Amino acid sequence: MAEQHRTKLAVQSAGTGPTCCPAGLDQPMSRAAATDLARLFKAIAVPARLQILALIRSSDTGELCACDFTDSLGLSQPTISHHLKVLTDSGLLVRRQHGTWAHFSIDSRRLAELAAVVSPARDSAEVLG
Amino acid sequence: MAEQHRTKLAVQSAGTGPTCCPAGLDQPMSRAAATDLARLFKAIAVPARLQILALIRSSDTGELCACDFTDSLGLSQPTISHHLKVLTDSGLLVRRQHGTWAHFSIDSRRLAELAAVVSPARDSAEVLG
DNA sequence: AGATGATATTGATGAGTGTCAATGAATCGT
DNA sequence: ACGATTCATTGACACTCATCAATATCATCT
Repeated sequence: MAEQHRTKLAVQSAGTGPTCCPAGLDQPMSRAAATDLARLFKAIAVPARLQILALIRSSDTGELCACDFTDSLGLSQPTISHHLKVLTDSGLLVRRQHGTWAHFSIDSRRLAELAAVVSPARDSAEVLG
Repeated sequence: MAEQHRTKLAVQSAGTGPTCCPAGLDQPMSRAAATDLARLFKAIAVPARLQILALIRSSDTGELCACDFTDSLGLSQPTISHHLKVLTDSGLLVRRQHGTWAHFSIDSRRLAELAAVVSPARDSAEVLG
């Protein structure tokens, strides 16, 4: 009769808290925590935004003016402005106003949160292919 | 006349190759490379899919049956099937057929590729806030 | 062969969003 | 004060996609 194995799973017991410090993939994840994390991943899951991060990080000072992206990425100024706002709102970019110019740098801590989530298992048995 | 600073930027000189092994954020990124990377990030930038990964990784054997997710995540069977397909197509999940059942496990190498991209700068000067 | 159960596919729908043109708001230099 | 420049906002449009109901496919058991 088809065995019905059903591995024990507990999603609700996952940290349903206000999603401080994403818990990583090593334990079940509540829908709320997953939604917050997904929002952060969505922020970088866009070609233009990945290019923005790469440009900032590969720059000398780790900080770039908004006008730089408009020229480099071949996108309109409003579009760049939109992407910078999304990245800033998500906490991945830090905005520094200097007169008319706006300079953006990466918040490495926030980026490290993402890295921690997708990094290899911390203590469990290795599940390498 | 408004200074025209324009930091030197070279997007086209970025590895425009077939995107083997994402290069990380430490160098400018071509649109093609960014598109491929974004596709991979999009695969995990969905709450249900993050929950799927977390459930697999937190399981004993590192492998779960498709039926397990249907119950745990409160989503319809076709929806789960769809998410599993997306994750498998992206290379993040490995599918093992066993009779009628399909078991899914995580390809840690593929996941590590993502971690490498968002991990802290490897050699450049620290840009911590 | 027929019934049952697991998974995949199809079609439809609604929400979200990347992009641009046009416009507005704020700042700087003369 | 005026013009020029930088950046943000608005409105519109096309496209993607998460989700479900219905259906199909495939394997297993009697």
